[in-house]
Amino acid sequence: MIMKKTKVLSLDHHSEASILETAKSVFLKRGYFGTRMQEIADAAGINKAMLHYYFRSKDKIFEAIFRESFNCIFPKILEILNSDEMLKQKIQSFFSRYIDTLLENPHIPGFIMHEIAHNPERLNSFFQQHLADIPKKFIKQIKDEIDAGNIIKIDPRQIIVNILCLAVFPFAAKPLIQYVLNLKDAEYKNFMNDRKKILPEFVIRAIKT
Amino acid sequence: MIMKKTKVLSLDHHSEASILETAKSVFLKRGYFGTRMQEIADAAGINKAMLHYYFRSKDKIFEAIFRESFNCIFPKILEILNSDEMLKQKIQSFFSRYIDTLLENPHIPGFIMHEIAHNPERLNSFFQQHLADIPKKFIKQIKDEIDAGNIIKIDPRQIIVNILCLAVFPFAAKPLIQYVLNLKDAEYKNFMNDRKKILPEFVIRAIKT
DNA sequence: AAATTATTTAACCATTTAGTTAATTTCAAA
DNA sequence: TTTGAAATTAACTAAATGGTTAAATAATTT
Repeated sequence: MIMKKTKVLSLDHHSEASILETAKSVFLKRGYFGTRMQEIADAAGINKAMLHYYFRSKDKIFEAIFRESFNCIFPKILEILNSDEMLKQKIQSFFSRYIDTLLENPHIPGFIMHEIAHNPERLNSFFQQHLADIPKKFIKQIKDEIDAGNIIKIDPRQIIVNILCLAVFPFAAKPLIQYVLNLKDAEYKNFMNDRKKILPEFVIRAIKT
Repeated sequence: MIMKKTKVLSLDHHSEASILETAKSVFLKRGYFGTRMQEIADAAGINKAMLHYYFRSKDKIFEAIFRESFNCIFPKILEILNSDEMLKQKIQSFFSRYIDTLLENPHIPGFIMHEIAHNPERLNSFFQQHLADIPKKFIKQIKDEIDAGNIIKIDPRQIIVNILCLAVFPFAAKPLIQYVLNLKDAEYKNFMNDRKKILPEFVIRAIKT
């Protein structure tokens, strides 16, 4: 039974996209197993059957949302690390742009990390060859700077991991950091914004000769 | 109906502790909602009813395991950061001891972060007053070093967060890091062990004047 | 050994959950 | 205005899940 979707705006203007947006907020907050189809339906203000009518199954919705979240995060890393900027400028760009992205999608890091920990095989279907070697160019760049004597001798992979740590972790651990440092939402946001300036300086000081 | 537990070793020598240990491995891998009581029972080689006989409910088991995991991680941070060592020595101790702890319990960071993101109120019942001000002493120490001109002017909280980022994140993101850097388990472990030496140098270079 | 208490099991229960169905309503085109 | 497809709903199903029970077995005490 094939259904043509001639995209007629429904009575309550619930587009496929807006339902998916709602589903995303639920999945990101609760994780796959913590999410109930009924909760998505309620949040979207539609009947549960409509969810299946549009998206077939929970897995299908999840898959779409995971893909979207993943693609919101990783291509950007690739793009920045593969740019032709100088190392110092690149590090600055990375933190600035990446923290901005995460401030707008604070749940994504925790979501992706948890779901990948739970189902690592998923990585295979998401990373294509062109993504699998993300760090190659950046690694070469670091190596060149080491050879030129501009930065200290250090495994380039360790630098990459450190940069990712510093950018991503505070989002994944947001509730903990807010609690321990006693930060309200606005203060937390300020704290993260400060990091856009602090982190490049921190990393560059740590590695320059 | 009160039951005295006169601790008789059961036929198949399934002690309460060993069952809890099994439950822990399942909860840590799957998270609260991903865990099935039947799976714990199977893994422990006991009847599902026995789980309830010993521990009453899924929540009770989870609570015990979360508490244990939490206490495996946080008091150690407190202990090291509240020691009387000099700043440099303290940073070295922290990374070395903490990474060792996490190498033995690699699932805990992701587990705790996910469960806290899902239920932040839990923090209130776990952090007591004496834990809530963990960073106070360390913050003072950093301030003093800044005033003495030994380290650069920087919000001490940012340093604390950076140190935590660098130590904890690679465990929470283990599958991702292994995939992107193409590391087998043994190589990943070596990579983490290297960090015990690299990270203190990295942080100290970043902040010293 | 008899009686009592603790442990273990299989079968069961109530609820929740993802997913289905069949009937109804809405909408647009003819 | 009729018609046919798309959108929507309520009621349903089958499976899974946390939890219970009552009976059986093992261990301990008397």
